[in-house]
Amino acid sequence: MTIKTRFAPSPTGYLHIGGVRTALFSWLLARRLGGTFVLRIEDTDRERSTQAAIDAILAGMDWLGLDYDEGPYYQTQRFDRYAGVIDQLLTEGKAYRCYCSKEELEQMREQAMARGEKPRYDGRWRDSTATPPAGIKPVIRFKNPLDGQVVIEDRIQGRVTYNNSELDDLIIARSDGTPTYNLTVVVDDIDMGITDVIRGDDHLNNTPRQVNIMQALGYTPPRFAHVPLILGPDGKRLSKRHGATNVLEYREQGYVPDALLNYLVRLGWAHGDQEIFSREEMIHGFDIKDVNKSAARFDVEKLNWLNQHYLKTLPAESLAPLLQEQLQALSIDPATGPALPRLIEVQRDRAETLKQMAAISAVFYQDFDAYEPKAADKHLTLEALPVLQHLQAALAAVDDWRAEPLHDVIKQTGTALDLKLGKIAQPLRVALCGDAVSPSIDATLELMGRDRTLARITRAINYIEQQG
RNA sequence: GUCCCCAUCGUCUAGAGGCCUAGGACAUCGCCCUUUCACGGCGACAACAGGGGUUCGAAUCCCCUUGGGGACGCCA
Repeated sequence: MTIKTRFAPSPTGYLHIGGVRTALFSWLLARRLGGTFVLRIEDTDRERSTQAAIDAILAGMDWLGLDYDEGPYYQTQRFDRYAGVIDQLLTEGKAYRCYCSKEELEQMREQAMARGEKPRYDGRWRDSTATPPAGIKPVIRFKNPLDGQVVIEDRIQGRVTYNNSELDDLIIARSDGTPTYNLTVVVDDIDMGITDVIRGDDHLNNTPRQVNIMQALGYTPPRFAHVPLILGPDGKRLSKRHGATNVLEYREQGYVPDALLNYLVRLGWAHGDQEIFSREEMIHGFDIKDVNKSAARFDVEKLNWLNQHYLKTLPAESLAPLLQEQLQALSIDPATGPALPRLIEVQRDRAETLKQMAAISAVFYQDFDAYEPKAADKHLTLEALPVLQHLQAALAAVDDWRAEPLHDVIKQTGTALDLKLGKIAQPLRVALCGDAVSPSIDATLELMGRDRTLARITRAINYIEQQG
């Protein structure tokens, strides 16, 4: 039997890091075994589902390259099917109508808590022959087995046992007739032939209920694998503050998909000492049963390290369009400065994200406002004046504006003025960039271009003369 | 509160009874390289939550405690 996995997000919020990881694991498993990966949008909660969230999920999957073989399916388009199943359950006496009001249920929960019990529905309408109260639209509940137990052989969590006595009769249809999650997943996983359900740990408690429904419907449950949740750096549940934000936010922050995926695959999973995984390596090395049982914390530092690794190793040409977006976000027109691939070659060692890379590259495209005070005080001094004047003339004479010949000019200037390289490079650097930090001086010159270089040296000379 | 799950350096993890004086990576801190900042190289710091068992032998198996997470919805 070929494997079939699915990712089934609910569009009530954005696709976040945790969702991406379960999607990744499902995708990996399907890809490794030559199976099928399905995307299903669980939008039965019409109140909270939004088109914006659906779009963000689709865009996120696309950005990360998590391609699906089937779908996206939408549960709202399958309401007839669910209604049929609910009818069937009703006629077979496996479900029943419950006329409790929300207040009544609330009271029930409070009382159970007060008794030190788990808040549960007490089944008062389960076998009731009482006349239904008029004017109340009932919900439909599933008749959960009263005794016995459900044993789940989870591929990650191992064997987990639940007593049916712990479970209550869950609602499978709301009073407006729409189906609820625990019913729709079951029907869909059956209809779509899902062999392996991979999802967040938070669903483990739903699993025995779903298994019972499946069995009531006459089907054998799929295999389950419940992936531990990702926690924030503080060990608390991932919140917006940490990383429960739209994954597309990572794109805006200058992360590349390879880095994010690589980071996520190593959260809760390892393959010996290997840290770097290409997609192919992930696909071949990954196995769901090797995933750890414990929750992992989200650590941006390691993500940053991986991101820089990919910035350093991915072809500059493929990074160029991404850097272009980042420059444009800074209102910079990439046409007004150095070619992107070359810029990337010199900057890739100095930035952890493309956003940072764009920020430190702005000087090559537009003028800086003012000199960084400390740098100017230290390097733009009377002592530096002759150096800049000499460079001004020497650089103006350079025909071949590339790092190598430019490097020679710097060296020759040092020899001519009998100064150490630092005395040449630092004033020049501040003159060009407004700051004492930049790539190596020859690369800086190259990227700056002749016109901009000469103009900025003039600006620095004027500055020194005014100060003096 | 009840049920379920989890527990190795600060963080991600290797470890499936002797290979462990517990390995790797990120972070941190040194040193080297160096025209700045980085990158890189070398090195250091740093963990089996606690207590009982089982065993010749336990990070590895069992129990308890503690700590953490999850679930308990006409959300998914």
